[in-house]
Amino acid sequence: MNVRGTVAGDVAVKTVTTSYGESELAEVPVRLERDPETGEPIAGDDATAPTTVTCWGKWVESAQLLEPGMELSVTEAETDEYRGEVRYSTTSDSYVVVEPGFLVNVTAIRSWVECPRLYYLNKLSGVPLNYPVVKGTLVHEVFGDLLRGRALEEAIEERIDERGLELGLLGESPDSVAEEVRQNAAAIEGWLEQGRLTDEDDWRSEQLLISETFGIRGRADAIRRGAPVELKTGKNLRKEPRFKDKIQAACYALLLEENGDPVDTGTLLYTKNSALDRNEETGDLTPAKDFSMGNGLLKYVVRVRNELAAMEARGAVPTGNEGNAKCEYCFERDTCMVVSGRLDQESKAGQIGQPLPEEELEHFERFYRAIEEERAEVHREYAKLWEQTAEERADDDRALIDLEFLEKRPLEGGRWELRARKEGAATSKLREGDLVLASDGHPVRGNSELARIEVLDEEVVLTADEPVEVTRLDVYPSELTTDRLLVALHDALLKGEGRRKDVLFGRVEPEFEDLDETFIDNNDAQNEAVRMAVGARDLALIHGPPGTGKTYTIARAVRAMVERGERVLLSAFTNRAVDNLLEALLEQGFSDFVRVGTESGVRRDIQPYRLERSGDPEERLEELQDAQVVAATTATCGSRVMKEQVFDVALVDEAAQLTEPGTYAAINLASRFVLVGDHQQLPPVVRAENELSTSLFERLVDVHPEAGVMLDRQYRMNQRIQAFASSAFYDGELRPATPAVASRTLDDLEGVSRDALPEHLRDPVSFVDVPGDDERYTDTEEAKTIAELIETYEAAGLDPSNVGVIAPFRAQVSEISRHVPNSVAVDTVDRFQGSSEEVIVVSFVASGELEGPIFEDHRRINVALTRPKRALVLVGDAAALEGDSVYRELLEWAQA
DNA sequence: GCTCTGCTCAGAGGA
Repeated sequence: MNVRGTVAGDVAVKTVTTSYGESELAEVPVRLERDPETGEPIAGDDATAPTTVTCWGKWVESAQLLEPGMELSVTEAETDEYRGEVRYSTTSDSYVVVEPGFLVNVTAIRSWVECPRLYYLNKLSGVPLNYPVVKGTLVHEVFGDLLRGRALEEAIEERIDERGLELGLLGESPDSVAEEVRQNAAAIEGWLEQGRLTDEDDWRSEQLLISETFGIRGRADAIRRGAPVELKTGKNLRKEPRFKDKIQAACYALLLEENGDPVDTGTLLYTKNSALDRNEETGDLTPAKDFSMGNGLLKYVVRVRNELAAMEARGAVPTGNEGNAKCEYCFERDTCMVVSGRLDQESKAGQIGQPLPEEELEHFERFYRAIEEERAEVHREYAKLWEQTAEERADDDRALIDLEFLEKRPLEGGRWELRARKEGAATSKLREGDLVLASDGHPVRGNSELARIEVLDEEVVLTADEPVEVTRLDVYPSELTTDRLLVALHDALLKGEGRRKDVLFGRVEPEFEDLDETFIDNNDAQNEAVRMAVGARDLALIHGPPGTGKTYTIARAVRAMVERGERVLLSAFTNRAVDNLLEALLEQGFSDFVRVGTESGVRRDIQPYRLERSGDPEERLEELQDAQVVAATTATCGSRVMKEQVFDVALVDEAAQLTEPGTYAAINLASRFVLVGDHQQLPPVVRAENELSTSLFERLVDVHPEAGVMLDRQYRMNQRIQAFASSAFYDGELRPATPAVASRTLDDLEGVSRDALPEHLRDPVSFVDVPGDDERYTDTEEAKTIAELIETYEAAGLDPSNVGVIAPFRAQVSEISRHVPNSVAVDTVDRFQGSSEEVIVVSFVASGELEGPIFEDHRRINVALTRPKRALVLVGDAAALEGDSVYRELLEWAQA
């Protein structure tokens, strides 16, 4: 039976004498969530009384890592009664897992075994672009292709082509790379031939494995007869596989064992060994080293994993003394010493250099913790894969379930196309281009593959390395962005240049070059913004409230910078914002830019400017290197390719939506930077509530108000509409740019007559009182009223495509969508940010007592209220809204 | 307790 619970007190370690001799044991007080025998939740007094779990033998090591509050799981436990009390203890088949909900990567365990500090350094500073790594990746890809039955030369050619950009940056030619890959592949092929003779088909490549029992996840290179095969392109001239390689294979064995039969062997394939390791007697090529995996090794792996998980749970930093690696042999020794020195950390290798100033150290630690909290949230997403039922996942929009599997079709190159049919109404967070877990029923327990969504319609089309009869798709939680945030933070504070940091921490005032030039004629604030952006030696902050032409202003600034011969990085958090900037540049007749990003992320009209990753290395390199303007999301700025690029200036739009480390990812690449945003609109999207919720933009506006300028004239809203937002959010400083803007009404639109509208809708701002229904996240009455409103507007001559409807909840969005014509854009506030419509209808979904904020915080209301140009209609239950002071003011304004 | 976008994924190797 499996025992699982929360550690409720201190662990006691004892030595006892048993019939087998002296033994160590650890007694752990554990508060169980469920009865281990029945699986029923424990209720009442029993829930608070801790049970003792005894860990015998080597598991004492893992038990000693535990602290109150940590999670513990023991498999194959047995019950024993001790002085009338029911207790549990480990058996010879047990595994003890510390913090099982924390899914540790196989490669993390591998580097932890080598040296715990190496694990930490990898996490902090990432792995830069280098040739051995790219070559290793290529050989692995070709290996996978061979297993999937592809011809060698074809595989080599295509895989190298795919990495054109990276190879270009590394200055490698396709021919020489192909030759090296070919040499490695020869070893693989030779070995495969032997394997095929005895065992034709029992192979599979690249499987993503997740273990809910052991809290481990990873991707195995290949599986042969149920056992892991791990490919290594590095050198190993010794007879035995390297220890860390064995550990890696053993991790996959554990993962495979969870859903299948016990695994007792592993194979390591050292492809560089072929020529060197020829067996003199038989003449065989022997790149493969098989080794047996006993229980002891597998348990060791879990103990190592426990060390890592416990260290992360405590928020501690490894010193390197935990292991027994020799620093003299370590590749990362210098990095290790520098990081230790800069962060004033204890480390086995020692320290070099001066520590960061106290305030920077403190800043680093706070953000490090915040990012790790964010990572923990990603891990929680993983746990939901098995903790929630399929139905709960679907209700949470995290899965599409009950798909009807249609077909699997082999594609050229050994990959597969999978098709399934979904019910039309089913919704989820999944979008085309996303990576998902495609399974035949359960993403962890069933047959499951990492797949990409090619088409998401009534019929779903996926591509994957291996076929699976897909009936369910789950969101795949990725740590990629968290990883990149950490590296960006590290780069900003540890590698950051002195003056940059002085400015960031408010120790030095930003400087500006005095420019006389007029860039924009009839808008002083915009002109000043461009002047500051162009003349900034350190930074400039442009505050752009709704409709004030910030995109236009940025585009103008970019052109001015380009004229001065500067190389410019354009960035923003979302793909949409990046493409909007480029659109503005195109409108101003400038098209000499390159867009870096994924095919599914970049908007159709910007695709011609998108940098292909594949192709001739020199050509790809030139395209990127020669581009004076490069545009990418901040996440992409943290990619290996972008990190090789250097810019004079980074311009970041929608900066108020970015976390501080997220902003660093972009500005780390440039010597000066301009942030553009509005901290009165949406804040960063983060899972955990912590420092990440405040943007660098907002912080710097406070620290350096003199480096900022606010665009104060808006080109969007009728005066009546903007009045509330201006006074509530912009100190009354937001004004219509022209009298024409101030007085714009629906009458200006062709064929529309306000006189045809009922009295109460003729004003640019109106309120429609709907006593709502009592549903929490939907309101059918409001939805019906909104549908009627749209008909009324239509009758007055307005095309429904000029109406946008904003609702606070997704449930209400779909409710309203069912009632109104397709041409009406219905969405949440978040998705409306950055766009506008002639008429905006806001659905409040409030009735009875207001329970908590509807549009979460004031910034969401601001966004909702500032989308319309000519008319704003608020729809809600007046009696309910009046219960909240902000909404009461809003009603007074709307009904004035 | 709601709102939400990123990203090839994870792993690739250097003596």
